[in-house]
Amino acid sequence: MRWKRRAAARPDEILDAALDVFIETGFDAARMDDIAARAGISKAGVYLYFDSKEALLRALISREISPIAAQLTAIAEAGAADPEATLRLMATAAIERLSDQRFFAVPRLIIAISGRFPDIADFYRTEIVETAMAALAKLVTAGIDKGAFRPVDPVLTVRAIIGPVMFAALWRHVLRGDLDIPPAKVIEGQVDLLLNGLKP
Amino acid sequence: MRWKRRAAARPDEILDAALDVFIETGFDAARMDDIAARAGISKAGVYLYFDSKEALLRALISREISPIAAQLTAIAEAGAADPEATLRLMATAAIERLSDQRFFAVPRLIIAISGRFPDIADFYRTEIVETAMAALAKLVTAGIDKGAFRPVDPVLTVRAIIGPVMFAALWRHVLRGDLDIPPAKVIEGQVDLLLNGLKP
Amino acid sequence: MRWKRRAAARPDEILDAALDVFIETGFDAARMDDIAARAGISKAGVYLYFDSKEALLRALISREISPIAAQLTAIAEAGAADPEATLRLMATAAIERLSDQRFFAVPRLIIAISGRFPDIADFYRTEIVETAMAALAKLVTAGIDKGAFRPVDPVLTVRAIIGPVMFAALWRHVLRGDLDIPPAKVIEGQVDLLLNGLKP
Amino acid sequence: MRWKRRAAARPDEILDAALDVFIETGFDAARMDDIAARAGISKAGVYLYFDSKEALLRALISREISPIAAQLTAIAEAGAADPEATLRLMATAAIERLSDQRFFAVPRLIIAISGRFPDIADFYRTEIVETAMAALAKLVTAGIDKGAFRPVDPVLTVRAIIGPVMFAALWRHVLRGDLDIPPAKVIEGQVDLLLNGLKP
DNA sequence: AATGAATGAGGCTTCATTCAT
DNA sequence: TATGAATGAAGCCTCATTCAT
Repeated sequence: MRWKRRAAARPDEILDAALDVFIETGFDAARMDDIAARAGISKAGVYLYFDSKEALLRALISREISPIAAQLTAIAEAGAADPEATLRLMATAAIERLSDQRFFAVPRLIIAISGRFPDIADFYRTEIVETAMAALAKLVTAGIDKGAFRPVDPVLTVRAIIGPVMFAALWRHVLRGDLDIPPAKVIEGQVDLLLNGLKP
Repeated sequence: MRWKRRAAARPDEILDAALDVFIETGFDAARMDDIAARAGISKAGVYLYFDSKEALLRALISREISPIAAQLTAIAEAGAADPEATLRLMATAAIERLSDQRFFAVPRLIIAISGRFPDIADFYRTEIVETAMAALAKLVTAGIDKGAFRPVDPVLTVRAIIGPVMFAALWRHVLRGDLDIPPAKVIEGQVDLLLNGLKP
Repeated sequence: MRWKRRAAARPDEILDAALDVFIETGFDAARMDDIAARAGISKAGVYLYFDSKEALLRALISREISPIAAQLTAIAEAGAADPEATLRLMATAAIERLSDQRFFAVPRLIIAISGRFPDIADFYRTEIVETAMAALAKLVTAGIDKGAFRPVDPVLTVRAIIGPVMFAALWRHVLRGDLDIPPAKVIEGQVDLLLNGLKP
Repeated sequence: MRWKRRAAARPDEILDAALDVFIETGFDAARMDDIAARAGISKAGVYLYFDSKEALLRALISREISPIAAQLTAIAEAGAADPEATLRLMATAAIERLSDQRFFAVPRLIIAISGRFPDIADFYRTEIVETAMAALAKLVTAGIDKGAFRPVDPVLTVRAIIGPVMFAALWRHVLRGDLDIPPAKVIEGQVDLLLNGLKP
């Protein structure tokens, strides 16, 4: 019966392996051979669980994405009472998470393949990005209503939050820039700017 | 002797073609056949000017990059007298430019292939990103010295500027999001937030 | 103990399934998966009864063939007294039978694979075709002896009988030709021609 | 310039090779490797001229077929004056031709693959078989009109002619039967039976 | 007897690159 | 300079067959 359990775990093991290989080489240059080897099974074995390399990509993105949207909305709603603190909390969480290569892999894949698989990009936008943005926008609106924030445009404000977070991840994982600034300091500085602005 | 002129223009025509094809399919999925066809020459013809597909990629990135760094530094220096106006000007220019797919192609390529060609990513970071950031940081520092800005961390401030600009490009070209917000308004809102912050 | 009986029937069920699949796709393109599925068992189950796909082919041909030779000889011998009627009877039976796709499948398989399995072709020729031809030839000879037929070459006469029968099957199953001529009429016309010839 | 001529001949060389390999192994078991090797080029070279193995099959059948239909009709029309002699002539030609394995290959391929490529079978029926049958039927009708033949059913008569010819080819190439009867005698006997019938 | 899981071997097809002209 | 022709080296995927339970 041991293999029963193994078999049940296989798809996830394969997706883990695929994630690793995709991170290293990107989708196109990834070889099914390597994914199989990394998963510890034969190449044909992969096809027992996934129809094609593209199917693997789609399944992977789905899996990585699915828990996120709900979490984001939950946090945003839970924190409506104290928008400022919640904003700081979410930015912290996002930067921490995205500093993990495996977490940043999906957005990066999306960027790389959106030209050829526009529907995947659409899926990601709908399921994750728009959800996240809506949650944040609600938070900003709550802050405005409470008088904690100026009456700014919530959508643009959300971009002002997400943008630097995204940049931090790109800087680290894509541009391999020095990491001399500790994350905590990055967040502190970024939030301070967001709240107080540049002007004296 | 018209062909002389044509011949001299060939490398650029080829790079133009390569850029188009890379935009559509990404580097790995791009076929030399397609690039040659788009350039209006034979596939073998491409190899008269470029040694390999990778060489094409490197040459393309070099070409697209070369004028930018100088421009950025020049603008930043020229505008040191009025940091706020210059910041607004640069953000406007960046968003406008990046709304052109052909301009955004290079950063996008970098993101996609940095895993396999780390030296290209390093090159891009050194030549463009760090240069741009340095120019902007100088501007911020000038503003602080002048008393126009609070004594913030210049590096983080630069990230707060670049991040939203980058996000705008990703949103448009990768995520194919709606473009209901006109660029001018995006810039205005973003700069306002940056200068005045969220707080009332 | 119903399963005991089922188990005993398994090989036949598998061969039935194989026959169906071979009819649809031919031997080479047939997949063991499909055969197993059609037989209602697992793929591995097929291998409990047959060593290989080729073994399946051989067993199938054997099974389909075995009763035929004896029948043919029996009919031919029983009808020696009235050669003309017996000829008509046999032609009728042959055309009827071959109008069933499952019956024609074996000759068709033989045609398709004789190049790669010459021994199967030889087996089929020896066991079926030559037997049938011998039986028919005997009938013709009997007719000649009786004065019912002209002193023709029996072997060629047999070909003149089998040929059109074979063609009728090819026309229907391979060429998918219109079936506007009812079988009875085909037989009647064919036998009339055979007996009376073209000349007035 | 030598290669110019070579290149022009390539498709035909490849089709020749494919015909050989198809004869030996059938369509499914044929390997593109073998076809390429037989044609004296690389496997990739085959794909310069044909899109796929299936395309090769279709092109081959087209090529082999195209001259035949016209020839048949021409002969039939030219011989309308003397139907009996023309019938004998055509039977002779057909049996001779089909005794060549390369000529019989196409009908044999059709038989083997008609299940999976019904449109090819339809094409063959329309272009070749129905054309041939129409030509022969016209001849028979002419004979009847002239009083040379009895008023038989022309279509069935055509089957009585084609059937034995087909059988002769099957006997030789598929069943690998002895060839003790010389073709000339086969034809003579077959035609005699057709004209004069079995009855005394 | 029966099967879900696994795989080795191999086939088709693609494509960056080279060569002969 | 320019290219049509050609190919070696892969990569994806399939499938007959075996194994562990």
